[in-house]
Amino acid sequence: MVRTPILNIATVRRLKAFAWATDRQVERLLSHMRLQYVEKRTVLFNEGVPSDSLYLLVSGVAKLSLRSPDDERVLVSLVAPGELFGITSLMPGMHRAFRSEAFSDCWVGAVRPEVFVTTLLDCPFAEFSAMMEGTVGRWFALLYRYTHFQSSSLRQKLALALLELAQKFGVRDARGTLLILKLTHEDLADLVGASRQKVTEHMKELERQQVLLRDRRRLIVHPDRLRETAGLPVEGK
Amino acid sequence: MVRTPILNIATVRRLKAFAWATDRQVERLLSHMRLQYVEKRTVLFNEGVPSDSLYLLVSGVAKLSLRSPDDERVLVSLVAPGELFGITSLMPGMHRAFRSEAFSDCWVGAVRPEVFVTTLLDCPFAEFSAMMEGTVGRWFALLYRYTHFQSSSLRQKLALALLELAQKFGVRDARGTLLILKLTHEDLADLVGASRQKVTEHMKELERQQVLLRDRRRLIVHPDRLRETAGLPVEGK
DNA sequence: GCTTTTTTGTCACCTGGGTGACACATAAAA
DNA sequence: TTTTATGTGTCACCCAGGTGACAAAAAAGC
Repeated sequence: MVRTPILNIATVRRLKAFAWATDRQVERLLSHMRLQYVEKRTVLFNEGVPSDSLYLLVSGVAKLSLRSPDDERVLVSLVAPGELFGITSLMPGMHRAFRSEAFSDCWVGAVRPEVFVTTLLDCPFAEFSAMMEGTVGRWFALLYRYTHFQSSSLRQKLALALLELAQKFGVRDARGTLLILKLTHEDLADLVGASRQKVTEHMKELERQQVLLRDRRRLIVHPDRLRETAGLPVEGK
Repeated sequence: MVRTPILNIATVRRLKAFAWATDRQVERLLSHMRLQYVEKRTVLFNEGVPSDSLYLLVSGVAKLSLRSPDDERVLVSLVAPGELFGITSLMPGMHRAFRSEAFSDCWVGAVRPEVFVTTLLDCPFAEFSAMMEGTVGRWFALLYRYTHFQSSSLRQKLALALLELAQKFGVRDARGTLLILKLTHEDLADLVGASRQKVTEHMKELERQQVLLRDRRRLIVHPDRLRETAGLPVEGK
């Protein structure tokens, strides 16, 4: 039979994630935490669903993964006891980027992110969360791209990189999204970790397929078609 | 001649990173911001140096990169005007993970992270920063691993992944660092995005080279040798 | 113990993408 | 305009790592 673990203040304060908090804060946090037992292989949340809880792994090992274009699982990370996960919940309106499931039988504590922030930091959640978005949001976008690189072909990596550039440097244009940047194939090669020559070949091919076109040394891309060649879901979530 | 850009409250508030802040906050922040002109190709900071400023890219394009094991530059990301970068400064005692240099001529504003946080969030920097470490610190570690994957061989990727596991799940042991996890070669393969067979081959080779050893189905690794095979600096930064 | 299932080890073979080389096009400098 | 430098397009060739297949070894069930 499985014994409910004792989650007392002293135990929690021993975790590095909470070492700096006061007893009162930890106590308050614990009183708002729903503890649950999760059996090996059980999915805690799936990528794409709204992100409204923050989790603390109490015991066991959890696993974060994502589905690649060709439907394979990429193991992104293993979560150790004492770690917080499901962190997208700290940014406004985010959806889960990864699936989380129990790698072994686990005890997991869940809190609402608002409670977490206001308890430990006493500042309004909305502001904290906007701040997170403005600062570490970039890291998150990068992590997204890099984790998806893992299982992608060069063509797909290029599409992913161009999508990111379109978001940052794109302006709408009659023919698509114009990148206000002069990029050489070598720059792109460095960005996706490939050779200049192969990038040239694939860019040529992408032009042929009307995924993008070039006006002198400026790129005009078609985001929907890029998402398609990157192997991402094209419309609605 | 280069004209100093006007950085007034209205302009700044139009940036998504500050849309939620009040006029007074933005005003106060601007009064603490050192504006500087950075010529194309100039390095703003290098990886490894202490991280004590937060930057706002006012105009131009900046670039984040890292040096791979075989001394090549990996372009991690391009920074667009309006974005904050140098975000490691928000976590306690961190060093720069990437080099930042001007991709084109830029105007850059620099603030001390303490000022940034206390101005916009009025909560003590130490607490905010500890909180960041406990939450998004994981993202950062992942980003670190994945960006380094880019230019690595399978053997190096394995070493990087095992290092991360050793940090999370390792306990000291007479023979090295014991991983308290039962991992199959398939798990490792998923983690580094490789085939099971090749992982078996490389693991065998790593055992032969005394980088790790196996006690039944538990791994005992030697972190220093792992760092070495991963192509990371081994001792003292 | 014995049986079944899961991992590990090792092949032989194939392929995506790296490498070097060189002609052509475009842009910058003079 | 001419010169010089910097990008682009396209080869032919090579290699790290993917794939399938199968036997041996460990674990897990019974």
